Amino acid sequence: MKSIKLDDEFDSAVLNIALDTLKIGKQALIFANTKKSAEKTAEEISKKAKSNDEILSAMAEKALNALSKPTKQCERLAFCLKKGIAFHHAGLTQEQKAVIEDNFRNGNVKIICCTPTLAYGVDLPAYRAIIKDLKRYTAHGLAWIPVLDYLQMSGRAGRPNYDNEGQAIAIALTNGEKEKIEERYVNGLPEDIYSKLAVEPVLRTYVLSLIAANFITTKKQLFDFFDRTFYAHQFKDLRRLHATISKVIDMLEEWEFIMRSGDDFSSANELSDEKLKTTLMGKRVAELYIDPLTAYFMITCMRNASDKKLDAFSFLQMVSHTLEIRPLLKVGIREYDKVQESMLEFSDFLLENEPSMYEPEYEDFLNSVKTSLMFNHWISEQNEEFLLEEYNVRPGELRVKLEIADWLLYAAEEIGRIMHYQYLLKEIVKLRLRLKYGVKEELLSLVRLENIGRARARILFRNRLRDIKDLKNANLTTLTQILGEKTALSVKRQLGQEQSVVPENKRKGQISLRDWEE
DNA sequence: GGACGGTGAAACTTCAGGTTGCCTC
DNA sequence: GAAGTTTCACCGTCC
Repeated sequence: MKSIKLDDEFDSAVLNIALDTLKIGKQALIFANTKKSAEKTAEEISKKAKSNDEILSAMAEKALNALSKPTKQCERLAFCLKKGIAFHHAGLTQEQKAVIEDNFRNGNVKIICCTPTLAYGVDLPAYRAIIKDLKRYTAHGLAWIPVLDYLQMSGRAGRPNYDNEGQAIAIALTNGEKEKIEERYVNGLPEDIYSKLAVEPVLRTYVLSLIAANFITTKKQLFDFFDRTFYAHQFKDLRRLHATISKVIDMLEEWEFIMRSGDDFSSANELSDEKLKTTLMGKRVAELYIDPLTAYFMITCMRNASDKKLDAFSFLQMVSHTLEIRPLLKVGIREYDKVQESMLEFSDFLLENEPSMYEPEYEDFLNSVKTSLMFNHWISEQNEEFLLEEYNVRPGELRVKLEIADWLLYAAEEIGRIMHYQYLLKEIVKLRLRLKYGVKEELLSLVRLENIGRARARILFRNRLRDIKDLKNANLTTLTQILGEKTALSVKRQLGQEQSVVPENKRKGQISLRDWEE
């Protein structure tokens, strides 16, 4: 360890080190343990940082306009970027993350305050890696982070082709903490890596796909296969492993994803050579690569659908109550009553049998309701800022959730097809489109066009252009007034109404959209 | 005397992230 | 466990 001389200008160590990094013209990554903390740290450094030039302004502008309407998060990021500072976490959009990463690599951005995201995956070395928090909130309260995580973060210090050295700096609040950090992290050994294979959801998925691929046809082969895995090597408790596998096979059979053939007389023999085969449904579930439990849950929901009222919410709640879509939005104490009320309002549309208030699953169930309410607001055309305020869901997180929901709905579609539930398929297809664009049903035909997203489609609709037919009948001048020339031409082209003559674009006293609406 | 506004202390909340799944409506 | 947020009591000012 080496000591660095700093100007102790402010009482925050992180701030001092950050400003020193700027002063010596180097770059730093600052790791915080929450998104909020990453943002705040970046903001505070930005307030003290001096630089501000055109390249930075252009970059800030790009980050600000990553969405059709900037959220508070976008504004905050833009403010930081103007000073060559950034924050980075899963709540940012893909474009924003790319802007930050690219500009850090080329040196425009000097400091990134981030959550542990940047320690994994993204390759962004810096002269300094500053670890602000070595404790993180877990189920058992605040706990020291694993040594492996510390190594990942400090490993970002030093850029192989640019610097001869790098500095990894951990922040201690007290002297006692300093000793603890030195002992635990600087001189400590990383934890062993444990196999997660024997976790039931993983095992369920693997067992089914091994059988589906005809890679394995008997229970004995299945045992042999898993006996050779890292998990078996590590835990050596083969009996427990076999018991879990047997349980998984039983479940898969009960759910009708696999069948045992010729086992009428062999039940006494545990390690019998009875053949395992997937059913048609089981094979498709394996291909879809979803947890068989999720598949079974969706099958049950769809069976229930015949005597329920159907709404987009029905399917939204169905996908919101799966393992794949976790983590769910948490219902806070303050909103408990509100969510419960909404749940009652939608309860006729719920496909699953709702648990009673006194069962332990109830909390999870309410969380799934909150998650589906968020989706429901999205397809009711609420914007990102609203979702951020109302649900604390940031744009980046929204995108991830939407993508998973789409995949699950696709799976539901496929399962429904096998079950011959044609009437459900139509609804699911529609919902997938609505989720993708974040629109009400009435905009679906408009949004199919290239360059027409939720915002423009809504504007067209308000101007009484409600479907393809309306658009075909509309003249180009009208369309240009609403959409601008480029988009209007593109729309006409897509409708097969190629415009050979570029219209005169000099209309005086052009009507604003608002006037047009009256 | 009461309405209003500002202030600060106390009480209360909340807290990282991610790979691979499909198909193209 | 700590930072951030909300609530609430308290006080001064103004009408």
